[in-house]
Amino acid sequence: MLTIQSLREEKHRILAALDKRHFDAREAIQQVLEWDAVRRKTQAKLDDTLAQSNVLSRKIGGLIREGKKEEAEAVKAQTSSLKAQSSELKEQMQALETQIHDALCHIPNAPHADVAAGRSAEDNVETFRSGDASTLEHHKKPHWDIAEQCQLIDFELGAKVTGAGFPFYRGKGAKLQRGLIRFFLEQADTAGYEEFIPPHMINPDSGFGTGQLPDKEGQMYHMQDDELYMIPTAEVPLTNIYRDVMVKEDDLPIKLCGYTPCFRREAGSYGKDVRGLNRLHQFDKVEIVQFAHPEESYATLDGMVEHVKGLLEALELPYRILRLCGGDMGFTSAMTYDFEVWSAAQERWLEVSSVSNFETYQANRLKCRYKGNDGKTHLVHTLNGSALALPRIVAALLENHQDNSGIRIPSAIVPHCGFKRIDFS
RNA sequence: GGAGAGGUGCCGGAGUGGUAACGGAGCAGAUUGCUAAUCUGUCGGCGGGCAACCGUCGCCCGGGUUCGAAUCCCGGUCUCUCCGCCA
Repeated sequence: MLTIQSLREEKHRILAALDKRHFDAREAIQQVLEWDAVRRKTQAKLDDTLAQSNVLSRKIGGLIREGKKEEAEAVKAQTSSLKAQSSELKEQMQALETQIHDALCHIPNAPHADVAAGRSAEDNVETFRSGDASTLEHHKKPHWDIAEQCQLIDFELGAKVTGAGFPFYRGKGAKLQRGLIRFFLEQADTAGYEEFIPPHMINPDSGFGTGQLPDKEGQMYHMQDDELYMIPTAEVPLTNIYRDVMVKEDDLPIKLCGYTPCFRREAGSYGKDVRGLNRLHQFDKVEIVQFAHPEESYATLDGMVEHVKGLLEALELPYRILRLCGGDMGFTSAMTYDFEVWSAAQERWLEVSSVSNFETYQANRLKCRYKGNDGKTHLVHTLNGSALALPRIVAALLENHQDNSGIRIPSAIVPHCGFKRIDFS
């Protein structure tokens, strides 16, 4: 969430930035600032009351030690009004803090100055394109047909055992999956990201830390008996490693990566969006995460974009990069680049990666800070990106790299999956 | 799942109702002068102040009792030991 301090100091910049999302926060921010002013006055009163009562308590302690019981009782009588006053002030403080917190949780992050205003995906800005997406070869089969024909992925078996959106990968389909994960992890390793295997379930504090709670509660699978959520992305456990941590300024940037399955309920999706591998309830992804110095975080974001570009080049897929407009960005992001690969058979772009800088929005929730050279503590900037999400990559590989007799595996992947082709049987 | 013990600062570790001993590490400053020693300081949140600084809260978390809670009470959580179950 946004910091109160930033609302106090640069309200107008933030309001203008939020306008790019078509989010009018004027009323909410004004309200928060008013509550904050009351809160500060209330605290001054409360502190003063507690100070008085501390003085009296010490006096009582001293008198009792000296054996002056009657005098001590007399002082005790003086404390009752202070006690009533302080408990009332405490209640007011708590109520104000809750109100402020709830209000802040409902204000999205302020987009960076370079983010375009816009309402939907149509206003996104294409910043890069590679490969030929214009040559449409209509003989090409969609990936779901190939997956079935070559026995790579069994959607029906998954539906039987679990439900729609939980496919089985089998044979070369499973090996391709494993090979891609390996390739992505090794590329991340080479780029200096430390590998983690995180838990696949998280508690509510972690869900709040990265912003899935309370806004996106309905998108996560929830174990009610144990109050745990299945992770929708490795971003959640990886970023929460540094929840409530004071890092050393010299240790920045901190670079983490990890492979996990991701679980998403995807409530409300339907039709061609969910055909084949386009949208699943469980899918595999390698995630990269960085904790960066505020002055470096946009250079860091560029570096992460370059990293993902390298992966897509190695996969020899046509792709483009979009800088999302205000209206299409996630709630917590200040700037997001989406990567999309071209699906030759479906003749449309498929999102395979989203790389974002959250600036201090997550760090404020996480309380992840460092002590600067100025001796003060500052929030770090957090960033993350998919590098990469598997299903749509597999879809694009099957559709783009097919010839008359089968699928050619890009040479970068061959050593990791162990075969060069998948032949049509 | 059952029983017991425990959680104090960066680390070790005292503290059974009077407002966090002591020892060590790192860092900073001062001082001595040289394989270093000594002294002082050292954390976080919130609020006030130009600032030095002041107030308040923080002894796993959340409540409660009390003039006053690390200490007593209730709930939770995590760790350890034993038993049970188990890949």
